[in-house]
Amino acid sequence: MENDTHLMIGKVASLYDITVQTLRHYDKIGLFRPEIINPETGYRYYTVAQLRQLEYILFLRKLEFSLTEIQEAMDAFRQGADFSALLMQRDRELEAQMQKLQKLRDTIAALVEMSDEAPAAPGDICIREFTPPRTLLFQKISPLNVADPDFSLRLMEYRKSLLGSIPPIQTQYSFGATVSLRGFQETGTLCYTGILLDPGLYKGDAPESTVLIPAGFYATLRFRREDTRPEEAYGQLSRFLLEHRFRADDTILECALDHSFSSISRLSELTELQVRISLT
Amino acid sequence: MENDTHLMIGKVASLYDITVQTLRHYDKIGLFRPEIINPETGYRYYTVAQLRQLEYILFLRKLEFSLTEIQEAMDAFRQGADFSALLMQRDRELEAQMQKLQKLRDTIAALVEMSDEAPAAPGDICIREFTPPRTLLFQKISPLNVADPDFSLRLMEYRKSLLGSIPPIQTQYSFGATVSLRGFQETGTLCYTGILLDPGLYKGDAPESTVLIPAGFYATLRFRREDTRPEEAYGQLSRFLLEHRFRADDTILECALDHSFSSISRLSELTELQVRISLT
DNA sequence: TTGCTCCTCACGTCACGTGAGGTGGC
DNA sequence: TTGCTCCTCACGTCACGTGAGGTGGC
Repeated sequence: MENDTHLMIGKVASLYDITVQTLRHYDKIGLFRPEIINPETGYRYYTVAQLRQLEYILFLRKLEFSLTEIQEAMDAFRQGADFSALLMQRDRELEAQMQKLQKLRDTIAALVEMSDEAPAAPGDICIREFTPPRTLLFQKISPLNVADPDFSLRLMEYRKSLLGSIPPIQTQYSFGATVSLRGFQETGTLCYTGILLDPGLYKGDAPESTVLIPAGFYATLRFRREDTRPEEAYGQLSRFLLEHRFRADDTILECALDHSFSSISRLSELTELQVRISLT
Repeated sequence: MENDTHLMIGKVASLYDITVQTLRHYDKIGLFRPEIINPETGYRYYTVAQLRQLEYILFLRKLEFSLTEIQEAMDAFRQGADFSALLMQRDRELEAQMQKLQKLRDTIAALVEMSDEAPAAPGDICIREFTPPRTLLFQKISPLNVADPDFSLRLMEYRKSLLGSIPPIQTQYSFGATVSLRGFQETGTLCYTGILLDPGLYKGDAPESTVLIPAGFYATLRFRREDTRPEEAYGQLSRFLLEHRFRADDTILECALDHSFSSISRLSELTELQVRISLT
């Protein structure tokens, strides 16, 4: 039965590097049917002439159209729809897809860079210059005491509302908070007054609620939460500033630095406190 | 039961913009289980502390890891595996994916450009200059008479073997053939002596079996297969060359120009014959 | 007869989504 | 009581892939 004009299913499959299952599937859903089916054996016979249709189908598949979309497109084309218009539409979608991938790559690059920097030893206070000014996402919150019973949950909710303003592709971020230095010195209790996304990781365009962290010299202190209670670290930084009579801003930035996976099972982030001081 | 440390499933879902079904699914497959399940009601209670795990899972999902891969990665990380190494590996894969998308876009651009050019009127012979030389995929074949009963099938098979040497992403191509001018003039029959991919569309790096088509002046003739038999077009071109006493190459290139969708139902390609002539 | 291709069910895959039908706390 | 959330099956989705069991031509 197979001859010049009538090709069996295996022949067609090998001509286009697809499987016979694919062709049977296309037949089943009515997307691409053989010209002839032997009613006794059920054998499918395709003609060379109809293969051109198959080529279009396979090409649209490479462009990741669904079979339903392809079906609709083929019908539309037979009605005279413009092939180029469809291609140009898909081109724009492919471009958007590439931008999404690029954003993911940017995020990865920032994370990898961060984990390269992270292992610096905790415990000592350093004076470091930050320049230029940093832009970061920031939101003021009603003071939140770390000793509050619903502290963690409220922090999660604030974070969620802060993240709501940035594109969902920016999943991995480094979360931080701000604390009032005077407030801590006067009460001895640790109260968050704002939340932020670490400038080291946040690469997006500025949406609302960004704030500019001024350039300048900062006293910084790193500690690990499994070794040191935050209150101790804040106390150490506070005493350092008093002893050396530094004039300091009131705002202490608390940034998470550690994104190694160790922090999954234990809450063991490497955290850095930063407060701007005046050296004059 | 829900309090600071124990969050119900809906709360967790809303914090991360996912559905409760997703969390139930992760529980079911053992990827991420609530800390506590009330044995009477079956209610799931999650702790804030364990949400960090979920964040990693959701981040890896954005990077399009499968749930099985994520499960394996989480296990590996608990054994001390390097998070950055995984990210860098994925980064390379994302880069490759972007290149694939770019190739698709290149193909689309070439197709769209082609369809913009295509509508030129068939029927008249033009003298046009082609410069610079064109590189195209070419394969010599044993002479194939268009009148042969298995002509179409053999052409498909030759094409398949020619396409085997280029990357599969290049699905849409413009297929062509070569014919010997003297052969046609002497026998009056149309015999293909080689097959080729149209230089207008083939943008890939040169694999084996490419050939350089010289720059220069070409006599060209367009015709539509539904209006004109190929033999007539070849005859017209042949007579033109004889009448005007052009010295011509022996090789006539036959290129498909039409990639509009009309050619799906009917075999109605716009075809162009090209033969290099000497104007001196 | 052997080996190859062809056929038709029917079920599996992947990461959930979608009802159906029922329960628990404010 | 109403409205909301929670629960467990069970089945659907998408584009095929994978046997199971059987047939047809060289």
